[in-house]
Order: sequence, then C-alpha cells, then structure tokens
Amino acid sequence: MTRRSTLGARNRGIPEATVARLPVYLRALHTLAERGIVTVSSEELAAAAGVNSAKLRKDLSHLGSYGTRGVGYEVQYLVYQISRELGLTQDWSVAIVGLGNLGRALAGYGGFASRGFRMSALLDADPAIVGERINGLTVEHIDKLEQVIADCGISIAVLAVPASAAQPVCDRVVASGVTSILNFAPVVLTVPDGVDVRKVDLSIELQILAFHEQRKAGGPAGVEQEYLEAVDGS
Amino acid sequence: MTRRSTLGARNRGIPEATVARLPVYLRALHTLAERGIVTVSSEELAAAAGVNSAKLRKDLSHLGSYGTRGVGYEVQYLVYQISRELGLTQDWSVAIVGLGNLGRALAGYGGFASRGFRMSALLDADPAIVGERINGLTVEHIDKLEQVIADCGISIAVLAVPASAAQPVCDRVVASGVTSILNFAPVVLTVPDGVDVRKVDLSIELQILAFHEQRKAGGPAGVEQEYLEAVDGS
DNA sequence: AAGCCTTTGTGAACGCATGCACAAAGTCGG
DNA sequence: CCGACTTTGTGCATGCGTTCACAAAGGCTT
Ligand SMILES: NC(=O)c1ccc[n+]([C@@H]2O[C@H](COP(=O)([O-])OP(=O)(O)OC[C@H]3O[C@@H](n4cnc5c(N)ncnc54)[C@H](O)[C@@H]3O)[C@@H](O)[C@H]2O)c1
Ligand SMILES: NC(=O)c1ccc[n+]([C@@H]2O[C@H](COP(=O)([O-])OP(=O)(O)OC[C@H]3O[C@@H](n4cnc5c(N)ncnc54)[C@H](O)[C@@H]3O)[C@@H](O)[C@H]2O)c1
Repeated sequence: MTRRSTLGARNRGIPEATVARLPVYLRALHTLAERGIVTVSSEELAAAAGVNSAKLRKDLSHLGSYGTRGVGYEVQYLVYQISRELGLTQDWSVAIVGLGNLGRALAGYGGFASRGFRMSALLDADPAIVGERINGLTVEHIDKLEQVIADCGISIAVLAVPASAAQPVCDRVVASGVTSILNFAPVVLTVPDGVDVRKVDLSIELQILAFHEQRKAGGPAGVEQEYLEAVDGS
Repeated sequence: MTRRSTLGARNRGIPEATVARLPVYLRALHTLAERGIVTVSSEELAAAAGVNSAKLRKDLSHLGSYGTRGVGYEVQYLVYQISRELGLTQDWSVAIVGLGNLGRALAGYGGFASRGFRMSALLDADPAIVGERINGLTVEHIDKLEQVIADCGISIAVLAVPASAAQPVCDRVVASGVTSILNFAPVVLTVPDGVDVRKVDLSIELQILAFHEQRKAGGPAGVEQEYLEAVDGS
C-alpha cells in the first residue's frame, strides 16, 4: 500500500512563489512537532505560517495529496515530504567567501547546520584573517578556492566580500563549479545560465521600510523647489 | 518653468514590486554618478540594474515623467527624485535590538549611514553586553527601550534577537511607537495594522537554492520506501 | 451501516506584474 | 528651419499568483 497518490499531482513544475514558502511551512511544522502535535489542519498550519489557508493547501497540492480530508496533515509525514522536495534529505556543503563582519556572523551561526547546511569552507584574501579559526574551521586563502571546492564537493557559495570584489569572486567560484550563490554584496551579479543567484540586501530592505514609513507620515513632501535647493546651485 | 509634469503620473499608488526595485536603480545611478556620467538611457540603466528596460521605464513612469525623449534620464535629477520618493531626503533613526553575532555585524556596517540610515540605539538584555561600545555607540539595556525610542525619534527597529525573544521584543518596540520592523529571527511576527514588517531569513534563502540545486541534479529521488526508512520504524 | 461533520483539493474569477511593440516627443546635424 | 534619428511613456496581451467557494472525500458517532 503506497501512501502517495501515484497519478497526477507531482507536476515537476512547482511555482517559484510556492518554493519560497515551503521553508516557512517547514519551520512551522518543526515547531508543532516539538510541541508533540501529530496532526494539523491547513487552517492551523496556515495561521502558524502567516498565510491564507487556501494558499497553503494549493501550495501543498503541488507536492502531492498528502492530507486526509476531515483530519488534516500528519506533521511528521509532511515534514519529510517538504524536506525531500526542497532537497534537505541530503546535506549541502557551503563555502563562505569573505570573513569580515558579516561572514563571521554567518560562520558562527548554528541555525544552518540544523537545516542540513554544513559550512565546509571559509575563504578570505586578507593574510591577517587567513589561518584564523572560526567555529572550528580554519580560514583558507582564497587561492585555494578551486581546490577546496572540489575537495569538499561544494555547490553553494555565500559571498560576503566588499562590493568591488563581488563580481570577480563570483566568476571564480562559478568557474570552480559552484552553481548556487547567495550574495550579500550590494551589486548585481552576472552569471552564466544554469547558475542561480539570490541576493540579500539589507539596505534595500530598510529603504522599502522607509518608503512606507514616509507614506504613513503623509507622503513625500518635496516639490520642484526642493530639488534646486538640494543640488545647491543652478 | 517647472520641470515635473503637474498632471497625472503621480498616482500616490506605486506598485510594491516597483518600490522594491527603486533602491536597485538608485544604487546603479550612484555608481554611474561616481563615474561622472551625466545622462543615461533606460536601456543602459536597466542593464546596470539587471532588469528589462521596459520594466524600468514603467517603474519610473510611476514617479513622474522625468526622462527626455531621444536623450534619456539625467542621473543626478533621477537620483534626487527616487530618493525623495523613497523617503531618503531625510535621515532615519534606527534601533538595533540584540547585539549578538549578527547585531554586531549590522551595527558596524558603514553602508547604512551612506544611505541615510543612522543607527541611533543599540539594545540588549545581556548584562555582559550592555555598556559595551560598538562603532561609537554604547549598548543600552533593553529596559530603556521606551525611553531611547522616544528620545531618538526612532520609527524603524532591527530585530536580531533569538527566535524565542522575537515576538515579545516586537510587541515592546511596537508599543513604544515603532511602526517599521526588519526581522532577522526565524519566526512569523504578529503586529497590529499600520506596522510594517520585513523579514530576512538566510536559512530560507539557502533552502530555495538547495531546491534548485537538487533540480539540476535530477530532481528529488525519494519514493515512499525512503520515508519508512527515514522515520526508522513502523 | 448510514448519515453527519470536518477538511481537503481544486475550478474559476480576479488582480497584479511583465514584456512587447509602437506612436508621440524631443534632439541634433545640416 | 526641417527632417532623420533616438528614446521615452504606455496600451495591450499574456502569464502568474491569490483568493473564494464548494463538491468530493474521509472519519466518527450512533
Ligand atoms: N556587515 C553588514 O551588516 C552588512 C550589511 C549589508 C551588506 N553588507 C555587505 O556584505 C559584504 C560584507 O560586509 P562586511 O561588513 O562583512 O565587510 P568587511 O569589509 O568586514 O569584510 C569583507 C571581507 O572580505 C574579504 N575580501 C575582500 N576581497 C576579497 C577577495 N577578493 N576574496 C576573498 N575575500 C575578500 C576581506 O578581507 C574582508 O575580510 C559587503 O559587500 C557589504 O556591503 C554587509
Ligand atoms: N548569525 C547569523 O548569521 C544568523 C543567520 C540567520 C538568522 N539569524 C537569526 O538572527 C538572530 C540573531 O542571531 P545571532 O547569531 O546574532 O544570535 P546571538 O545569540 O548571537 O545574539 C542574540 C542577542 O540577543 C540578545 N537578546 C536575547 N534576548 C533579548 C531580549 N529579550 N531583549 C534584547 N536582547 C536580547 C542576546 O543577549 C544576544 O546578544 C537569531 O534569531 C538568529 O536565528 C542569525
């Protein structure tokens, strides 16, 4: 007796918006599991994840028919299915390039390991940083990049280098075989087809908040007059 | 002669997707300005920002008619208009709550000040951290939250506290008058209407990358068999 | 065994975002 | 001053994502 419906459902094409929410559901499910909860309805899980329950059900329906009508979803089983879909049943080796303020914080963070991401390599160009031990790992010189990536089987790299170094470093990690990049530098990276880039830009987040904040306070006040003052001339 | 078209255009309702891209355009424009470039076409700016040029033009058209046909956009003028729309012609005071690994990195980052965000207050609950000086600021005890927020006129808070503390801390900063929150803790925050929350979740970013990475390698391999093994029983 | 009750999975409608393609607008050389 | 050329601003079509609403499905009680 196989539990998963063999027909339909598994489209092979999961919408990007759904993929972005699966980790949120997964986190909510883990929290429920810790509390010993065995079964959860779409309504409850949606509330825990902060989304509409119809959206949740549609999202899950892309993975298969894993619920039971009149009951809900079995927490553990759903955890497994989402994990599998996201590729978290295997561990991923990750390299961090740039061990400055931000890189250090990331390297020392425990929340990655618990989700199947192992920080396997730390790389920096600064001789003063190379050799340092952070969270049990030794920082290697960036010249060993190719070697380290091959040795550790790394396919995901985190870039925490200055903006000016980001594209060159990106080119190198891509040339070394990395096909997924998480970029913290405030630049638009150019990569070949087949390489995924996701960016995290904290300044942008603050600017978006500022926009809405300004709206609450009555919208942008500036008129033409102000520009002339601002540029201080003409 | 006023430069900005007085009619239409300024809808007061800028699409959220556009708002999220304006900071990217702004960054590209700053880079161009540094190189001494005075005028830029939508095609060039779009390339620098990594978007489609039609999208760029439509985005900018929401702010007004700031281009010149046959020529393009004046870099400085566009910088000013976007800055004004985003609310960056004024400075914003920001509080950081939680000065652990991540909070420290943020507090020490220079890229915020240059975009009009001043880190005005650092708050933590740990007596060992309170009193410490980071980047010229003294870490205050979380008990002074209300007072500090009022004194510094803070409306934006960054939460870099553990997941378990995030909601309580959130409630407190909201009660103190903060109406915009940037949250790094991996939890869904509940806030009253009128308060904006943006989340940055690095684990989620990695999980999304893992999903696509797995796809490149041939899709999720698991079948029912594997679940039974995984739960190790039954 | 039958009917009631709960909850899923999805069809359909709607709204937002994207990108093409082009007319209108403006520049610039002659 | 004119005509050719460039580039903007936008109408329109298309596709994606969200939400409502409900029939079908399954469990549970009697
Ligand atoms: N710190 C923050 O809170 C923060 C916030 C937003 C964005 N960022 C961005 O994240 C990136 C890192 O920020 P940070 O504060 O850690 O900067 P940082 O200057 O403290 O660290 C950068 C590190 O990269 C290393 N590096 C430089 N060039 C390199 C190269 N070619 N190869 C390998 N390593 C190299 C440096 O030696 C340094 O250790 C920057 O692009 C920054 O704009 C940081
Ligand atoms: N460090 C990372 O790279 C990273 C990555 C992803 C997510 N996060 C998330 O960011 C948050 C912070 O991460 P971190 O690594 O800096 O953690 P951390 O434990 O190093 O720092 C947390 C800080 O918050 C303070 N704190 C705890 N309770 C508080 C309270 N009630 N009021 C005020 N301060 C309080 C602690 O004293 C500590 O200084 C966590 O939620 C974490 O899950 C961190």
